[in-house]
Amino acid sequence: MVRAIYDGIYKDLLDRIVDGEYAYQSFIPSEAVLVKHYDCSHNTLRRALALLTQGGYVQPVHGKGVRVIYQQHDRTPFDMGGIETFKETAARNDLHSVTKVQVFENFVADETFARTSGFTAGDELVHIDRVRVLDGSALILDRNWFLASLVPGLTRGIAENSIFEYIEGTLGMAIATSKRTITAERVTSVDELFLDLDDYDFLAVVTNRTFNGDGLMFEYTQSRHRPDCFSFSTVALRNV
Amino acid sequence: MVRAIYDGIYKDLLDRIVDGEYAYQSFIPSEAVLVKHYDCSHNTLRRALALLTQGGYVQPVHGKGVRVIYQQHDRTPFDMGGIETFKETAARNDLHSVTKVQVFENFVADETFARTSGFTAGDELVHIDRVRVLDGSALILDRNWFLASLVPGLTRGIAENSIFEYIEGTLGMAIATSKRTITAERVTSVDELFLDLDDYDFLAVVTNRTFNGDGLMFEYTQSRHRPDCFSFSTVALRNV
DNA sequence: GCCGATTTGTCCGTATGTATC
DNA sequence: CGATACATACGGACAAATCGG
Repeated sequence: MVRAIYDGIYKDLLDRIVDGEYAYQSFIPSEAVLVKHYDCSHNTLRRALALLTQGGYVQPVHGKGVRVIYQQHDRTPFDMGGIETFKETAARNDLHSVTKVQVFENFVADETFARTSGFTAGDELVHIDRVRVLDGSALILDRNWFLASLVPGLTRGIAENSIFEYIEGTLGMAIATSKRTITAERVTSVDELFLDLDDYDFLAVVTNRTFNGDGLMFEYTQSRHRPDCFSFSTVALRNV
Repeated sequence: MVRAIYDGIYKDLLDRIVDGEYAYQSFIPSEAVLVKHYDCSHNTLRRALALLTQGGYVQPVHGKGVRVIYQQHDRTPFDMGGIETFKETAARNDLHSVTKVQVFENFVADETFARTSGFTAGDELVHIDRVRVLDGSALILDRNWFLASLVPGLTRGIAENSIFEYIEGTLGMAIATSKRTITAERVTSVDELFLDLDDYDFLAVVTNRTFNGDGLMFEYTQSRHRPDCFSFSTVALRNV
């Protein structure tokens, strides 16, 4: 993938912040200096800064400079903030992961399911229930419904590996926007059947509607997590 | 507050989307048309579109157009996504709200608290525990720690009303960035003491570090919610 | 398969406004 | 008041993806 200039500058500045070269509460060099350093235009640099701001790494202060607000402390181990595959999360935490496919079936959306999922009644879907086992414990139950027409050729074998790798890699479909809702819910009989709950009688639930690069919703997911292995991080900005 | 041009265009387009004038899955008019309509520059319009994209309202498709991906269905009642005060949330849901201040005391951060909160050991803080009562039920326990030097003149009376109105209105301090982590936790003895838990033995917890317009962290908060009155919505974009 | 029209994506240079010091 | 630094806006240019003829 070809990188845009602003993206390269963003990544370079981000590295310097995470590495501590630009320390927490300090100001990064001014726009004028950075424009000269990266030999780019004012607007391009500002675009890189906008990405840092949106990610909660810096806070521009009018008339003063751009202050670093990233703390080392921000790197939580089980972060679920961005769009990341289960395999990526497991790898980042150095965990041995296994995926067990428990349900793999065709499904047609009825009125009720359409209302909760955002699909249209009559849509032909593929329903997959998978259990994520980390270091021997069944911690996460992922319940996916994919729009069959947009994810053709799905098999149990792919589901055991990584569906998102298949979608992005093999199918070449871009994953663009993901709308998420987090709730806390009591365990159901399905949860009890599939997960190692220990003493927990409740779960953290991430409900997810994902759109591809064409703006078509191709996935509805419920990801049900044992609370001790769950945290979800995000950044909110006032006035956007 | 003076509105920027891109902000006005953003709000106008947003209204049309939410009102259904631009329907789900349809394409909004092209950039060229909108530039003519709003009589603004290419870049200014693109900035408005960027806001809509970040909010999960539209999905630009290269070479085709900008597709609406907002569904009426997206407006969840108890949404905690943006930066919104408790009073605003209550008003939006037409609920009668009362705030009870249970703890109001000075507090100096020690090493342990500094590590979890992001403050510095030795910082002088004001610690406030408040219970949020909605339509007669104590549903939320807010545990705030404010940096005393940045929030002077705080009183119990202000805490019973709205601290954020005091901060933004009276003190004139801008609230800019809020870093949040959501978890699900078992209830503690403090929760049992203050909240109407019904049968619930767990809570949805939002941990919050808030920075002002100068990039200084002035608040650390734990907001503990009864699960039946909690949902947190957010939008994630691939590649940002 | 190619070409041209349309549409979004990226980048540049410049000008002006506004907050801070 | 002037210098510095961020914020907004404009106009132009070219690249890249899509679609229809």
